[in-house]
Amino acid sequence: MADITAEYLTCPIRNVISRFGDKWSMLVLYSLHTSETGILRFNELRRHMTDCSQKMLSQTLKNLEQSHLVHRKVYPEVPPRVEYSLTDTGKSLMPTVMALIAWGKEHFNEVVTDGGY
Amino acid sequence: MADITAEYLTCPIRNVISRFGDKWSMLVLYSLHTSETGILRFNELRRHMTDCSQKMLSQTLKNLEQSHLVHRKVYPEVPPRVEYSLTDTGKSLMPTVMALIAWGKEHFNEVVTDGGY
DNA sequence: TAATTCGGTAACTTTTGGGTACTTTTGTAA
DNA sequence: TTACAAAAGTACCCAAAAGTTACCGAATTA
Repeated sequence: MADITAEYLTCPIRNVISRFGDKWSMLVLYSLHTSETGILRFNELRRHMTDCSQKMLSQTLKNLEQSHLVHRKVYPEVPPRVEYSLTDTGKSLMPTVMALIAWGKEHFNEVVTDGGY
Repeated sequence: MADITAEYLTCPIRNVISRFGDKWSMLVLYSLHTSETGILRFNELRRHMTDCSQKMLSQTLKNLEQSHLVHRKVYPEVPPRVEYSLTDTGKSLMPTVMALIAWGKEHFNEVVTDGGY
């Protein structure tokens, strides 16, 4: 996730990939996008993605925050409360992400058939 | 890339991600899509993606072939000749991929600023 | 008196990614 | 005749990333 090659600094594809092309980022974006209020707390996200460990979720959120796609709001309470939501940049990405998901649904069979697993 | 969880078998996001959410797949798809004939040989692809090693390119192409996004045509010659092109499924994905790239170009600055690297 | 909640982190193991060198067969150049 | 180049990869090894498990600290809940 840390590429310093000249290619990476100027290529939009490489840039996009390095920001949310990992295993969990899109699921976070999707969860926030489709939630009622657009806001989810850490453990709410966990319940949306039960196969993602705490560590990976926290790492993913940190990346998304650094990429300015997700906003992190901390309430200094006990027990702690942290609310995650999409930034405007994050929101601007969602139509494309939803298109990608729609493609995935439509072409699920063509792509799954005998390939992996 | 080999996920057997129930989530992965039914979730289109996870499915999409596992097919071409890696570092090089989208660059291959893009290269094929934007090439004049829609056909590229192995070493032509290499020259399009100079920061991708032979091994990773060959691995990426194998994945894309198994996912039925890329077609591989071998000519039994010496030296060997192998031509890669998009399948119909692969072609159907390109509008979305190009939209993603367009987003990347437009929001490059917002996303790069101080985040990664 | 536990147990649970919440949002993580530290330490550790496993899996994946990535680089370098090498292969094979033929044609070409020295 | 020897040597090299081309093509499309593979084998081997190490580094990096992903993933697992245990744990934290204060406050409510049972």
